Order: sequence, then structure tokens, then C-alpha cells
Amino acid sequence: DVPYSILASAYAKAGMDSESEAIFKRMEACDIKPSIEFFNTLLSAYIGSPYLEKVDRVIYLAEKYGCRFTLATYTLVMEVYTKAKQPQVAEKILEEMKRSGVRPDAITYGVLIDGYCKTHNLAEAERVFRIMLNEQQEPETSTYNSLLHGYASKGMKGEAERLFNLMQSLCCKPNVVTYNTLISMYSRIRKYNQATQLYTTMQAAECKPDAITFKLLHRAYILSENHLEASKIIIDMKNAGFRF
RNA sequence: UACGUCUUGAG
Repeated sequence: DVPYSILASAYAKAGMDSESEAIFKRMEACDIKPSIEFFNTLLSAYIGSPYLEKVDRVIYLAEKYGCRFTLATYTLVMEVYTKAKQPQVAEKILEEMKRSGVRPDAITYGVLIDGYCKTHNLAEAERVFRIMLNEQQEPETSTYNSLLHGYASKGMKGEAERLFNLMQSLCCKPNVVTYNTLISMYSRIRKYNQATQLYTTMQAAECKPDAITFKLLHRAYILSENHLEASKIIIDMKNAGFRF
């Protein structure tokens, strides 16, 4: 089933879930037993799709084929629901996975936390964050990024700064997404100096800016009417191999 | 050994 899974994965990544399903039908016809990884691949195709019933169908089929759900399976199903703005349903699945003896990891909790952040339930996000700490799971950089973005989108600068300090005190290294999130926040609240200062901070931390960083920095300088610095950003951007 | 998480903007 491996070649079929790789094929289905390619289609799923391209957002072509109907092709993935066609592959499943061919596998059935050839009497090939799909692995759990194959079903995981199908699940990933339904992330962001409005057809949540299809997820139940995949779960039903996986059970029918006697596949044992893995950590990735549960995490994917949870992500389907968080991306559909239903983090409460995702949390039910988290409880179900615990009952069936599969231990959630940092990514699993990260998915749920992101789901609460995206629905503006920051108190719930913090609650889950504390649960994961109690369970000795180290939050990933991306999890801090989710929380930072949650606070940033509400303009809660103080909370965002608290998290940025917290992550570093817990030895979690900020990445380019972390800096981009903060630059975007400072720009939105018109703190252009703080936004652009992060360019220096990230370089000192040996974090490479990406295309988004340059775009955000450029905009911050334009909005603060500092056209000289804005043009310097364009130069840096080109030197870093990005095109304008 | 194939499978799971984060940021800009457009829409």
C-alpha cells in the first residue's frame, strides 16, 4: 500500500481529495489493505474542507480495516475540527484519545491551543497550555506563536510580550514566525519603532528573515514615512535572494 | 523509511 499512499499523499497535498478517494477505490478493487498512514493522508485532505461528514467516513473505514489510530491520526482529526472553528469538538477527541491510551504530545496540544486562539478564546488556550505543562509536554515554538498571534490580533501587547519573555526563559527559541508575528503586531498598533527594532533583535539571534519579514518591515517603514529605511529593506531583501 | 502544529497580505 506504500506506493498508493505516496500517490494519495501527493494528491491530498495538492488539495485533490477526490483523486485520493479514487485511489482508495482502486486499492479496494485490488484487495490491498490500506495502512493507518494511508487514512491519515486522506484525513489531511479534509483539513479546511467544510465537509466534516467525510471525516467520519474515513474514521469508519479505518476502523473497518482494523487500523489502530496513531498519535498523528488523532492529531489530524483534531486539526480538522480546530480549522473548522470547533476547538471544543477537538478537545472531546483529545479526551477520547487519552481514554484509548494514546498519549498526546506537544503537537497535539499545539493544534488545540491554536484552535482556541483562532476563535479568540485565549482563556481556554491558556488553560490547555497549563494542562500541557502539567503533563510535562514542552510547548513548541509554534505553540507560543499561536498564543502570540492570538494576543496580537486583540492588540494585547503586554500579554504578547509576557509570552515572548516566557518562551525564552523556558529555553524555547523564537523562530522567524515568532518575529514576524511580533513585527506585525507592533505595526498594527502603530509602534513602528518597536516593529523595526525586531529586525536587529532577530539578526542578533541569528534568525534569518524571510520574504514575509521583509514585507512587514517595508510596510512599517512606509507607514512611518521613513522612505529611506524602506528602500534599504528592499536592498536587504534582494541581497537575501528574494525578489520584490 | 510514506502521515500531524505557527506568522504577512490578497481574497
